[in-house]
Amino acid sequence: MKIDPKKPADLSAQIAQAIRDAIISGELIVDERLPSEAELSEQFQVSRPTVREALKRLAAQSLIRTQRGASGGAFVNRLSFEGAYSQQITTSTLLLSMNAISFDTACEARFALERACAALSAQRRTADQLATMRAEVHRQSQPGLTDEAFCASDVAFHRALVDGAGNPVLSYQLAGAVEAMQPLMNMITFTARSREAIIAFHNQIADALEDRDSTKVDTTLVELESYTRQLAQDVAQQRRNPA
Amino acid sequence: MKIDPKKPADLSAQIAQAIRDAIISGELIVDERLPSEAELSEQFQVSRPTVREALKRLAAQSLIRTQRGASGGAFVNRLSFEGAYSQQITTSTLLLSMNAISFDTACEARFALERACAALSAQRRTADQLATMRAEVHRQSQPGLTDEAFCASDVAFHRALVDGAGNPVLSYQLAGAVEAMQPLMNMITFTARSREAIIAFHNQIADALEDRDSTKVDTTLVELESYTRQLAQDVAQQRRNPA
DNA sequence: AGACTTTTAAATGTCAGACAAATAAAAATT
DNA sequence: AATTTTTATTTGTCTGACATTTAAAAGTCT
Repeated sequence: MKIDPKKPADLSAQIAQAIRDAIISGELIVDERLPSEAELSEQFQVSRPTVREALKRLAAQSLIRTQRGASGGAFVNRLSFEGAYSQQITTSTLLLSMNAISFDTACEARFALERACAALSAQRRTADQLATMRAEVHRQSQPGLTDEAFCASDVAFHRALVDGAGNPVLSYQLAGAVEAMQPLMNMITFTARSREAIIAFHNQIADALEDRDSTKVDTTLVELESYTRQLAQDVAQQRRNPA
Repeated sequence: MKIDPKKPADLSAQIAQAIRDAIISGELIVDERLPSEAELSEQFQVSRPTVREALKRLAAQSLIRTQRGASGGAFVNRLSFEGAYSQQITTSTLLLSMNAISFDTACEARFALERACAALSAQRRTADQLATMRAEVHRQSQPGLTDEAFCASDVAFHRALVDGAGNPVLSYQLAGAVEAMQPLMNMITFTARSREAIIAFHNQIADALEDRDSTKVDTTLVELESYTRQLAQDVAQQRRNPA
């Protein structure tokens, strides 16, 4: 773990990279305690604030966590799927909000990924996951639900569908796509009729999953996708021409 | 943009979140210059090192970039797909290396995503993308290629396939899955016969894409997946019992 | 002796002030 | 008018200090 003393700028970035490399290479293992800030500053021959900036960079990537007090310090994080989820979601949200990805593009990607999961989910979904989906559909049909709550339940439904594939990598990948779309989805005002239609699709999907009928799940998802895109288009049209 | 002065700990994290929210909400737009560190420290009523730690957190997520000198400062970054790629790859690599994801799980996820793209790619692939794929196949068939170079070409081939879908969100999602697997793939020693088999699959895929035959692409990808998993299993077996 | 309380030391979190280095704009010079 | 020099601004880094948290060690009481 060395840094180049010739480049006086970006010392904290160099130190962060050195520690990052040590973690990736396995030199520092999970839950291992890093040297204290004072020791690190001596080791790298820099001041403590510089070391701290480097550690903050790593903490932002949730590569390390810090703990105060005696026997505290910086510890190598086990990068959990949960931790990776939130990063993935933040990045995806930013990409969608800053790079002006069209709703259609995001929607297409989301359903393409979801259909990929659905085939596996039809084979492997547990009774528990199916029950979760049924429960979410039931919640969606309750009157007096706000649009936000409806959207949140929608996300939970699709998440259960994806989790049914039993592949954490897929779940992780899709979490970004699905949740990043939620702010955009929240802009849609769900009429009673559109809610009814979506619930019908959800019921069809749940039924097909219960029968382990992957073809039926796939076709229903295709229909749901085109319906969702139609809803978004209507919203866009109303914006342009609010009659 | 406010922070809660009641919680004295994690001030830098709070400030980072406040600025992050301002960026996500659009309050700070791309390429806009943030107030100087001195101004921020006054605005948030904290010291400059604390502000700096917050800014380093954001820089680690490439949400901002900093520039020294007069009229320098911190600027809101346009989060490009390129920037997001590398983050996605780093995270995926860490997940695979630290969380002991099995090769099978990663492989399944990768091909599930890739098949999702392939359907779109069959419709939309450009002549250019097809040519790239053909060129990579040609490279793969050249003798004297190292295993690493063969793997790299394999990645390039599949990347062209995914890019053919014309959906940057999908390309971004898959970049992580495909590239994070490369270290694992590099552990496989490709015999002349296995290379031949893989090249045959690639040729079939390219042919099917040329004919815009999505069904054929799909079935070939399924075959390639099972072949890849078989190769990995053989490697694992040889490890256990190096006869 | 054992359980509880107090002290202490170590570590991070924060602050203040200072200087170095880079950089662009303004001023001076040719 | 073009070039060079100066200057002001801003980030990068350093030094030293104090506050806060926390676990372990020391002490105290039953």
